[in-house]
Amino acid sequence: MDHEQAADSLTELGNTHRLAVFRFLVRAGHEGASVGEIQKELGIPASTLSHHLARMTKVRLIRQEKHSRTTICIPEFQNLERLIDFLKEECCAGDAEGKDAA
Amino acid sequence: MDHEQAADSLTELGNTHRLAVFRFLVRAGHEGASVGEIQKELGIPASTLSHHLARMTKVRLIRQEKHSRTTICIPEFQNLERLIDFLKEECCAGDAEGKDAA
DNA sequence: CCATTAATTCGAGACCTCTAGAAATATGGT
DNA sequence: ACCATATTTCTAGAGGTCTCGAATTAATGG
Repeated sequence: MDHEQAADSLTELGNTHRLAVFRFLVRAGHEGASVGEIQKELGIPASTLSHHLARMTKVRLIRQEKHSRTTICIPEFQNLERLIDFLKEECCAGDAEGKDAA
Repeated sequence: MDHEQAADSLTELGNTHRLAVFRFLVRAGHEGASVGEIQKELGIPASTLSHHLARMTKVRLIRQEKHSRTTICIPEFQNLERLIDFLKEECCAGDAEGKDAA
């Protein structure tokens, strides 16, 4: 994961609603959850929710699969792991020297 | 780290300039770097940089120590680790069941 | 067909962010 | 006191985000 991609993903997770949606989807696991289920759980108006889901899909934090009328949202676990690795590898480089200083 | 704090930190890291600043500071380690050094390295206008640094300080991604004329910026490694732990613990909960499905 | 359900797109208002030059502040040196 | 250095605060414009009701699209069932 490069700098730009990481920044984009971080931006999307940096919104309370989207973070809540993402956490709910992660709890839902690889089966994901439908837009309606997310809405029922989190109480976000449909159009607002759709907007947030579209943004998260664009940066591949989630993917959306359409099954007839319902849209299933599934977290892209690999990309979350890549993001975490980016934060660990790129951002914790200088921490080794002083880990005992806490 | 709670939901709100995590979202706030993620928002701040989700800006290219701020992410670049943060990565530079992490590379600088526990000694940190002065505002001037960051500016020289990244070529961001002083007022813009000051704005970004203030935001990062507010959410405690970094802290600022003033030594006479120069302001030293130091990453808050612990809070970065808390953020990474949040992402791992709160967001990867559902991933265990399907790690072999990739 | 028509109604219902599921979700997206449109449109508009309110608010926030980003940017950066100019002015201000603070400190140290001479 | 004066000047250079280091950084922040002020200000304003441009553009982006968030929100959500209304309208729209799409699919299913009767």
